[in-house]
Amino acid sequence: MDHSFAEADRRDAAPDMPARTIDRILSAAARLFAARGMAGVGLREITAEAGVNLAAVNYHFGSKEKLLEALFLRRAQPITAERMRLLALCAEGPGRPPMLEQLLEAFLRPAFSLGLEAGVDGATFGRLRARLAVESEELYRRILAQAFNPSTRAFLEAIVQTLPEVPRAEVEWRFHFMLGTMIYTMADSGRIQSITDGRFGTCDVETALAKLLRFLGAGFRAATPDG
Amino acid sequence: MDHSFAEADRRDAAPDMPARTIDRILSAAARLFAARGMAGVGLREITAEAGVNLAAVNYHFGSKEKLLEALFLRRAQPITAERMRLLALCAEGPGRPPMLEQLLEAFLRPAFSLGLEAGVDGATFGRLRARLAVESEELYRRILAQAFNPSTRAFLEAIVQTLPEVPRAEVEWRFHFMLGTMIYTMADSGRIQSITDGRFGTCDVETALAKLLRFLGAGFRAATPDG
DNA sequence: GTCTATACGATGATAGAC
DNA sequence: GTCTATCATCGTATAGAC
Repeated sequence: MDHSFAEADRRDAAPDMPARTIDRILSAAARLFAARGMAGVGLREITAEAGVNLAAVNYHFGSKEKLLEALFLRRAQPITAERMRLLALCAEGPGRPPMLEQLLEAFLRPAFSLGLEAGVDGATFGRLRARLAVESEELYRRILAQAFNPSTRAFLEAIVQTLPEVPRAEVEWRFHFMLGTMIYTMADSGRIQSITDGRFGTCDVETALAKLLRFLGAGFRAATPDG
Repeated sequence: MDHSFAEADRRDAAPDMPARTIDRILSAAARLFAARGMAGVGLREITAEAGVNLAAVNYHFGSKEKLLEALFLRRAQPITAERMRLLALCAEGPGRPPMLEQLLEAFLRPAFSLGLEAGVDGATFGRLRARLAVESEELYRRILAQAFNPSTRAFLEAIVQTLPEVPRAEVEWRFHFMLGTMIYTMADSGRIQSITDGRFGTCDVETALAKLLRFLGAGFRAATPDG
């Protein structure tokens, strides 16, 4: 039930072919899950693509859902680490963007740059995350919270402090709205192409980030009726 | 393949027990899908709850996914109809909110009031919609586009016209962001409770709408660098 | 400890009798 | 239209080989 993945990061000399069974499963699963969804791909296809036996998944991870959880935690960790690193670099100063925009960028950029464009199995991590975010099952929400809540709370506190004129409850709502725009944009649901007749995609991280920062900055600073 | 549901709205005298097989399936499926997700409920459970034969679903709808599509279109239509009705009522005038806020409310309110709080099977329509929105499979995106694009485009055009100082491309991005906040908030993913230690839920439609309007209004009006 | 082969119950889908 | 019977496939579990 409680397998240890502590040594799973060790790789062999061959760079293009992970030697360990666990890594090959994770890699194949990440590619297939993100491409066709959790329900759209079977365990047999994953193990075939990974070149391992069918039973290996349940042996190493316990279940298909546990495989998803391991996969998610593995990719979420670099995002939260980079977020905290960038958060520590935020500071007021002449010639720097306003503090709020620094915080928003520090929060958003790792999710986009590490979630959307890194390698073959990172290209669709955003979609996987989005799918988890709107899932009603308790398990998925637990995975998300466990992976992201610590860094998320740190940013919420920082934003509350930079917006003293906005009540804390209001900031929390707006933070929630920000998560929606972030996740929906990362999922790149194709709606924006559909609405704009294909003129836009969200593949360009820098463009999406710039648009997001302008939109969210204004939203967070919006005046409140009771001061 | 192309079954007609034109007469499906006709009900018999008994108000608490839909007579037609199709209606009974739709009603049972809506309740179960929304409660436990598309993957979490089987065809046998749906047909048992509806009191019909297992094969009836595939006979009347073609597949489990087609059943989902029919269910979704049936609930989406009142939303788009109400949106268009409210859109026609929007007008500049003394004592009225700014045009942008009128448009946003006309777009958002039907999705929340008809999607979140109507009856037993409407309570979780938002979650079902959110799940469709972030799905990568072409089928689901087709369902969503088909259900909502016409009214969505009408609102996009209206918003573009009320914001002459914002480039059209920027408005399209911001409209996309709005869809993200709306869908994420409707899905009520539990993240806001998780972040704020349970102080908030999104069950109160009027509160959520008020917060959304303030946030989105400011976001849409945000200044752009090139005028 | 890892890995393999194989079997089990349940699922969505389908064919054909009524 | 509605039924029963049946199918391939799914996730999972386990016995046993290295």
